[in-house]
Amino acid sequence: MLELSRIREEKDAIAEGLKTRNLDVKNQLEEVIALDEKRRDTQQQMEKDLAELNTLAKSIGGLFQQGKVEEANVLKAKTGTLKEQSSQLKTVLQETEDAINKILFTIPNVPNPIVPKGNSDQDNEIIFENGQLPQLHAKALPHWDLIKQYDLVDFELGVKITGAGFPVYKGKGARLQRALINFFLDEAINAGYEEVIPPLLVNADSGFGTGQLPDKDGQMYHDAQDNLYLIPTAEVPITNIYRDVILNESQFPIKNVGYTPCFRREAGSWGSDVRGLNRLHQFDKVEIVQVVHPDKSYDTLDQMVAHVKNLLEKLELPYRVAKLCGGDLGFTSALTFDMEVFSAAQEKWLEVSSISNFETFQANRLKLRYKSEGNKPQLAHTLNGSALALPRILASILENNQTETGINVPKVLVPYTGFDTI
RNA sequence: AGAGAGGUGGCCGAGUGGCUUAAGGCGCACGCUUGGAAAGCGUGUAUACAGCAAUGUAUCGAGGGUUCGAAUCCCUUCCUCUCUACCA
Repeated sequence: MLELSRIREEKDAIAEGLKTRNLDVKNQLEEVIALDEKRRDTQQQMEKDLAELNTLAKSIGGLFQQGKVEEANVLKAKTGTLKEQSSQLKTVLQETEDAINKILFTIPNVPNPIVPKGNSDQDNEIIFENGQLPQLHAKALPHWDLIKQYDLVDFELGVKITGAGFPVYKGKGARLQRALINFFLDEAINAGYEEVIPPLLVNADSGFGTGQLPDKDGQMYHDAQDNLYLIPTAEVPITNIYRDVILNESQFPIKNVGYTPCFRREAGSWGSDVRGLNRLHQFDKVEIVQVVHPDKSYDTLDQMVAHVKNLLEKLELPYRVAKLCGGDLGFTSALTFDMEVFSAAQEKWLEVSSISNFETFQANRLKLRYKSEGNKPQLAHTLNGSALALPRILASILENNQTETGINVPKVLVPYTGFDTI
């Protein structure tokens, strides 16, 4: 959520910036500013009444203690209208604040100036591409055939137990999956991230804090009985560790890594590109999260991109880095880099990581601030990225490393799997 | 899940309707003192919103209510602890 003070000060710049998302928010911003003026007027009037009431109450207290009941009753009579007036103003104030928030909830983050204009992922800017695309042998198969042939993942079994999109990993498939999780965690820990194992269900406050609510309500599994949401990403519980927190500047940078399963309803997004492991309702992901000083957040973003690049290099996967255009940028993000691996048999680039700087957009909702010597608390910057999402990595490893006799396990994973071929 | 006890500042802890502007202590910061330190003494020590400022308003888990006045009384709700039940 954008800060009200920022809207007051840089209305035109914000409106200009959001054009990159193909949005025209000029009218909404004007409305917010008008409502904000009303809010301040109302607050001033209300507080004047309350101050007067407080003074009267003290006088009445004093008079009662001196036994001057008559005089006290005279003052008492004066409180009635003030009370009524102030409570009416309180209602108006509340309604005005609600109206402001209702608009603010619909306005996404302002893109960084380097974000390209564009409508869809077609317009994302490829800023880096490594290595050669692998040449597969003539009988090479897509991963959904490979996992059947080698009995690595069973979708039908998942359908029986749960439903579509909930696969069962088996044997070497399960071990490769676990190897990847441990590899990713170890790499992050070596890079200075502290590991956390967060809850997989979160309350509505947490959903609001990171911005999944209210706009992505339908994308999360919801337990109505206890009003809890299954996490769509570890970003939600990990970032919410810092909700309502005032950090000391010396605590920066905060670096957390967590492995969790992720749950997504993916309502309305089922189509031809969702075969096999490409899109699931439940999948595993290792997530890195940082909370940093505002001056450092773009350096941090670069570091996080470098970290994920390094993972892909070590796994010997062909990949590229895309800078998301305004039309593809997530609601809460100011700048996002997507990492895509090439899945050779599908001949497709698959998104395996999305690394974003949210600047103060999440911190404002989270009330996540830091304090520096002699200054008032300021909003911190939050960032996160997948490092990495598992199923598509698995898919591309299987496809890219297949030979006519089997599938080679990337060298860095062998100590984790205990086998080098499938 | 049932019964009981609780939730007060960074922490501990007093406070059952009005000199509470939340006592007292600990911690922390600064100053005095000292050869240096400790002790001692003094001063300070939350957040948000409004205001140029002085200052005002709100916040004692959260939300309502009673009252001229609520940390204190009432209702709702969340959480913690103890015991019982259940359970990995």
